[in-house]
This record gives sequence, C-alpha cells and structure tokens, in this order.
Amino acid sequence: MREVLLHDTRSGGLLALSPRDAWRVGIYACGPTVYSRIHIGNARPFVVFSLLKRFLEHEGYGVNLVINITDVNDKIYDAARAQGRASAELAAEMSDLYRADTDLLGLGRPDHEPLASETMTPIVDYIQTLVDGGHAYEAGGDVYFRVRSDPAYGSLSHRQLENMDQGEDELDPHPTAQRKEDPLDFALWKAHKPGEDTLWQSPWGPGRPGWHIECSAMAECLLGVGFDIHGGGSDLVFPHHENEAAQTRAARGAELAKVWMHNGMIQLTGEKMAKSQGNIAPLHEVLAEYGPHAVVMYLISGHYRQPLAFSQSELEDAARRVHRIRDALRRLEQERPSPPDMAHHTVAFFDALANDFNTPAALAELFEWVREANRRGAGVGDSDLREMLGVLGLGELSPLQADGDVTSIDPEAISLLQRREQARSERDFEAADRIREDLRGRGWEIRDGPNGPELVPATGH
RNA sequence: GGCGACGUGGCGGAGUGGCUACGCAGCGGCCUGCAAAGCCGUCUACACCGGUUCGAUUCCGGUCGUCGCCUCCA
Repeated sequence: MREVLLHDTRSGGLLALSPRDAWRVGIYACGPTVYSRIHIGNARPFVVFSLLKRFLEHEGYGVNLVINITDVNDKIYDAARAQGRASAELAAEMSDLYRADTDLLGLGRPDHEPLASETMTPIVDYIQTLVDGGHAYEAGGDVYFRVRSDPAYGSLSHRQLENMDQGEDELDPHPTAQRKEDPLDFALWKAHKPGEDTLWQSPWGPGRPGWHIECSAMAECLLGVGFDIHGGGSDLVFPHHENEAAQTRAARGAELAKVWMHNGMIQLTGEKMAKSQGNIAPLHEVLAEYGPHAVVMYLISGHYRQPLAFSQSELEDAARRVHRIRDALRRLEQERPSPPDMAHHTVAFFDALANDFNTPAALAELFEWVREANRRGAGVGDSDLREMLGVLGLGELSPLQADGDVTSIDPEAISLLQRREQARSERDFEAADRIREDLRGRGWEIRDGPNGPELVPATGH
C-alpha cells in the first residue's frame, strides 16, 4: 500500500494521509463565486481535486468530493446591479454555465455541489451557536465573529494578530468599523441593505450570510467536522480559510479539516489571472480552442502548489504533448497487458502522485514509458498507459486512427490515397505530393510506414 | 510595512549534496522518393555574493529581483 503524502498549509510540511474513516476520504474544495463565467484559473482547483480523487480511488480509497458553489455574495449583487438583473437569476445562470464549462473538461462531477442559497438553515444555526458560545455578537442587524475569542486564530496562515492591517476600506459605502468591537472581527451575517434583492430571515433580522460561514456550513453538512482534506486556491488561505477554521474551532471545539491543501495561481505575463484585473482567459474559450485534453494536460504540467505560466504557447505545447501520446497509443496493442519490464515507469508514475501529487514528475515517467514503447515498436500492450491516463483524466484519449477502421474514413479520401499510391508507383512524386496536400486540406495526414501508407487525422490540435 | 512562496538550459517545468528529469522548440543523424511519425545525438541550465563541505544548483547567511496574501480574487 502506497503512503500518500500531502502538503499541509497549517503545519507547513508533508502529512501522511490517514483517513478519519478507514478507507473513506472526505475532500472539500472551495468552488467559484458565480458572478461571471469562470476562467482557466478557476479550473485549476476543480481539476486538481478531481484528479486527486481519481488517484486516491486508484489507490483503493473511497472518496467523497465536495466542491461548493457560492451563489450569495456581494460580487453577485454588484454584477447583477450593473447588468440591471435580478441577482438570483444571474447566480442561477452562472451556476449553470459553471457546470456546463467544467463538464467539458471531461472529468465528471464532484460528488456534491452544494449551494449557499440552499444551506441557509444550517448557516443560521451555525451562527446562533457561535453567538450562544460568546464567539459572535449582533450589532445593528449584523453579526460578527469575535476573532480574539479564538486563541488559535492565525495558525493556518501563520499570521500574528498584531501584524494584521487593521485599516478599513475607505471606499466602503457601508462602513462597519463603528459596529465592530474589534477591527479584526469579520461578518457572519450582514443585515439587509437597500438595493439587495435577496434576503433571508434570521434571529437578527433579515439579511444574508457572510462568505466564510457559508463554506463552513456547507462543508460540515456534507462531511462533518474533522474531515480529511480542505482545499482551494492559495489566495483563499487568508482570510477565507483562516476564518472557516476559526469558526469551527469556536463552534465545535475541533479542527475543521486535517490537511489544508492550496493550489498556486495561474499567471498571465507574470501576474495572477484574476477577474478583477481583467486579464482573464475564460475556460470555455480555452476549451473551445484547444480541447479538453490539452487543457487538462496544461493544468497538470506544473506542480499544483506552484504558480503556472499561462500563454497561447503553453496551451500549444500541451496540445503537442497530447498528440505525442495519441500517436503512441496508435502503435500499441489495444486492450493488451503491457510488458512487465516496463512497469517500473508505471510504479514511479504513481509514486510521484503519492508524493504530494507531483503531476509533472508523474508525467515525466509517463513519457519515459511512451518513449520505451515507441522504441520497441509493435507488440506493446496499452494497459499501463491506459491506467496512467485514466488517473490523469485523459482516459478518453483515443488513438489517432485505429488500424482497419477504414469505414470511418470518407470514401473520397480512400480513393485519393489510392490515386497517390498509383502515382508513387509510377514515380510521379509531384502528383503524389499534390494529392498529399489535398488530403491534408481534408483533414487527413499521410504516414508512409513499412506496411504501406496510413491516414491519420491531421494535427491541427 | 507584515506574512508566505519563488528565482533551473530558447520556452514551460520537476528534482537532487556528487549520477540524462520530462515536454515543446532548434540543430545534426537514422529511416523515407520527399515528408510526417518514431528513434539516436546535440543545444554543455540551475539569479548574484559569501560560508559550510572532499564536493552545492541542492544546506546556511546576505544582496538583487519576481509573485501571492494582508480589501469576500481559485
């Protein structure tokens, strides 16, 4: 049995995965706030945790993956107002688009995708527990978390309370400084304000929850307290995850999660890709241009904890890597066992994933396997490569052209190929080359091998 | 200002106290009518300055630079 090591933000080191329930791993990852379509950066945690789930299942664990959708939030109100629409309508539409866009990645869905708007009762109960326990207080219809009531506050993000910037946002149209006991306190419940078109009832009056308590409630509802892995982007470590952790300690007297995993940012021209900076690459556009396999390949080309450079050429590189694998698949014996003396690469592949989910190191092994298979030529079974690709979410990759599957090629192409062979046998290479160009225009590429010419779909990733 | 991460060959990106990462691109070769695909080779990388060490890209200190967070941005 492989020991799975994961980097934990709180301890700053690697922890061995040791599930709360023997073979059952609970994972909660923070999903998007649905005020616009998601971008490639938002796709990183979705892909990382979806693939981590696949890997853990490969290792014999059962996995319960929860990725929430934040559909009640200031940003949604702002975006809806700017568009002159109802916020709930915008959130519903963007939730649908989020699911549609991530569906196209071909990785399936998480096991649960809770909505904040459908978790209101547990959220209000949670806040009540905090108030009852003296960890939160009502002020003018708002409810705030008493940060200094949690002695461990700061332990996740490694910050000292005295070092925190306590300045209030001067541009905030609804200053809260006067209502808070302490500038560090954060909102659990926000009283309804004019212009906000959704509201829920609570013991403190109508309003809506703060972001942090939404996630705590959704996570606890589906996974309980003390689940195995809590994940998300590194930009959420503070304050979002710090606050989640504090809420759970205060309300339940226990840690919310055992391991806190954070993925690095996707970077465009050296800077973080963020909606607020307007330098976004929408996921659906990237998918439409390069296809799901190249996008997934791109996202796993760096270690999940590191920042990852984003550019056209990075996606093109990824598409070429996918192409190399497809080509290799084409030469392999379909659905046959792989040579045992190549298995050390496969073992190393999974070992790399067990070592803090090191996908680039795993990919290196996969490509070593591919090269060895190519070296050996015919007769190599595809099972090992299939096994590796399956865990990477690339299991649907099909060979460029299954031998003998001639019926899928249009008859015109077949006859062109025959005419080219005719020309070649007559040493009329000019004509032969013209036909080759013709076929390329039709999307077919000719490869003259020892067993005669083959047609494969043209590269045009 | 505080906290954290990081600076690897043309690009992306792993990793290690001494041994080819890997991929893409380029170049040379094999194969081929020519290509494509593939294979072989090559491009002799580890920001800078000190220190520890038989030996450092890898450990320690400093310098410069970059990025993230400290405002509900994955």
